[in-house]
Amino acid sequence: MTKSIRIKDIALKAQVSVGTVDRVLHNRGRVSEDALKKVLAVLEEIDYKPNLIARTLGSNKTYHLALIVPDPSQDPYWEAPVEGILQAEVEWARYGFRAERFIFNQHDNQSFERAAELALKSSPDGILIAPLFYRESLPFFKRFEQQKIPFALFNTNIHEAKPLSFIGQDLYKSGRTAGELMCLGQKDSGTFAIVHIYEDIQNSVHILEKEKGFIDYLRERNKELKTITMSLSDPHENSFRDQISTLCNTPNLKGIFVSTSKAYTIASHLKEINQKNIRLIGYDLIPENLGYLKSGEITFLINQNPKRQAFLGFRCLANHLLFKKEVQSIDLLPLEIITAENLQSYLDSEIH
Amino acid sequence: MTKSIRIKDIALKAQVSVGTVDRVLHNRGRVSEDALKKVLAVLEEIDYKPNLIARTLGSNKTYHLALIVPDPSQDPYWEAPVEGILQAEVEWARYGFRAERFIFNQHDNQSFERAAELALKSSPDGILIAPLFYRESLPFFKRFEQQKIPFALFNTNIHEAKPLSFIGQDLYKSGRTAGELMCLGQKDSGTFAIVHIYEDIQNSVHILEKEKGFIDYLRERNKELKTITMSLSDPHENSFRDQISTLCNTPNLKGIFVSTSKAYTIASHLKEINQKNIRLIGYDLIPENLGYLKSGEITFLINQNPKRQAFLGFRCLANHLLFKKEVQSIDLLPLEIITAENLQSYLDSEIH
DNA sequence: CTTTTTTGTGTTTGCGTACACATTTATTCT
DNA sequence: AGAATAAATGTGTACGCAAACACAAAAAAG
Repeated sequence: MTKSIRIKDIALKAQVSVGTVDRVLHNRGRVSEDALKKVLAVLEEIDYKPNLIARTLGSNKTYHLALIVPDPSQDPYWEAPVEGILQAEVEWARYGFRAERFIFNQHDNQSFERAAELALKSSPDGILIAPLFYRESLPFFKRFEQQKIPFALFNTNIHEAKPLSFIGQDLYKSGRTAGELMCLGQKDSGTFAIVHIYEDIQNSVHILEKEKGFIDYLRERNKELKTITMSLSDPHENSFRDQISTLCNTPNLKGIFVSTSKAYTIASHLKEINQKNIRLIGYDLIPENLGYLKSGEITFLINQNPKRQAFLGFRCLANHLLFKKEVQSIDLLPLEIITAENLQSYLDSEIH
Repeated sequence: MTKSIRIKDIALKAQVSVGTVDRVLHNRGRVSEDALKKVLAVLEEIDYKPNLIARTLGSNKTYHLALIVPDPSQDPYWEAPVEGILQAEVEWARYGFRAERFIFNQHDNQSFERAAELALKSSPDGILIAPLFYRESLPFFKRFEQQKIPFALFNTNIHEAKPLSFIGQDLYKSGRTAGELMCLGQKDSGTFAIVHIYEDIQNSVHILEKEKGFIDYLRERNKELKTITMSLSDPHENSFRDQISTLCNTPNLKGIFVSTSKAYTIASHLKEINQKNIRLIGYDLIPENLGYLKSGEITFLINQNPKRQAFLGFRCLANHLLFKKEVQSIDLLPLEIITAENLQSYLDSEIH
């Protein structure tokens, strides 16, 4: 076996000390032009790969990451990212990583700002954020950049931000996939509904992307389309139920697409009226949805895998900080199709 | 942060040298009864947790893994595991891991034995194996155990083997999922075919599990079922085509399930006769299948993710050897449903 | 009573990082 | 010129563990 090249070897070859080589490698300055040239020349000709074990041992540093996410107790969807972070923490604890969570109310942009402010104040080495509020997050990205804190986005992409990485899904394609699943085996032309269950206007861009994909696919197949908007935050529960009732009585209605994790609100009504011929497609493996998937009211769920998103976000930051590894700037996760039969295999399988 | 206890601290407390503590910790002997007592007393009272980073640094070892897989040039399915291993090798090279591949002919059990023999002869630190041949692999598992070489299985599980871990899928559930996808939107009762494209009898256990799941699901739905067996290795191409022709002319045939990666052989015929109303479900994202998935002859592919299987197998062995980490003895990957629309998202996404 | 073998023990080396500290140059001011 | 200051480098060490090595002392053999 060929012995790997050590800093010592480089120092010997360049006729400088290991300290100087170290300073060159990390751009710490305090190196004369002459020495710099010599070291760079040696680095050019040999392929130096630092011993990462020794590196982490030597640096003996603890890295502190900040996680900015919505409150899981308000929306179960956000439990998963926190789980993902916990799992990542276990894995990275040996390298001195720990994460602090900054929770915000997903319906309150000021709460978001407070959380981000606190996160910044903790002066973390890296930030993982779900930037649900477009307008409010932009100034923070600038401040992250100014303070040279690397940050990664997940769940929601914001193109103006220049993050280390975005981890999420291609929403347009996700909508197309939903369209495909909706059309499958639907021989006669029928009507398909898109249900908007708004909880917040801010989410609209996010949601419209999915719907565009869905609509495009159905148009290509010449299907009839109907859209309906509902407000879950509306306190008049009765009006909500009435709207669903009206929707379900639409003549020749073949399917309903819910582009959020709220499919269970429709499913519960379908179960009540024992309507099995309307295909319902929604998002995310939240507990509320799972029962209806198993019993058949929901036919497909598309899994956005928020647990993995957060896990990979953590990993991306850790790789960047610890190994100075180049990370891909955009990481689109697969569009996972979940049915009653393959659900368990997804619930059982760990993040690896 | 509380400082963790080092070997040095133990040595100081027991009034011996670090070398002695090390010998006690590793039962290397050469320690006087007196010194042993003192060290054990200290170890009793404190909770010593070795620093894993420093451990791997100190041991300064190179690990050699052996990969025993079928020849990818014979069956494209086996290209993926090799890719997975290559990717894992890159990631683990920094910890001194390297892998050697031992290729065997998947239709020749003697070739398998030769490969396994060679792998053993290389005296690896760990073995990752796809044990396609049940009978022939059992004695090797015993020998692995005797020589105390940890080994992991992937793709095919053999319950009698006591491996470090098995990485694969639940085949029965995979069959059920195929059944579910087959029935979806098929209103009127029809006939469904299972096509056996045998290449080898040995695979039958593997394949029968899937088919059992498929049949069970269809029985629950009261569907008609028809089975047909074909031999691809049969040189009489005409007879093969004739059989498919006969199959496709079955009255009221609604779907075909191919429980191997050979769905493309059926798809090509469906394309020829321009038959779009038979739903074809197969396995694996091999290049031969992808074209037909995109153009619609194949409706669903279930991805066994062999690349990830091998990747995780490598990772499992490495974690075990390097970090002495407890690994789960069985790791069932999710049953991934692939369609024309979500295919690209799977092809694009890396193993993480 | 000497020589060889066994056994116990301490020391060193392997790694990269990040300091404190020492030493050498180069530049500026008096 | 000579001293004072600054910048550039070099030296040394701690971090943490394992394993090889050196060397003593004790036990066994001759």
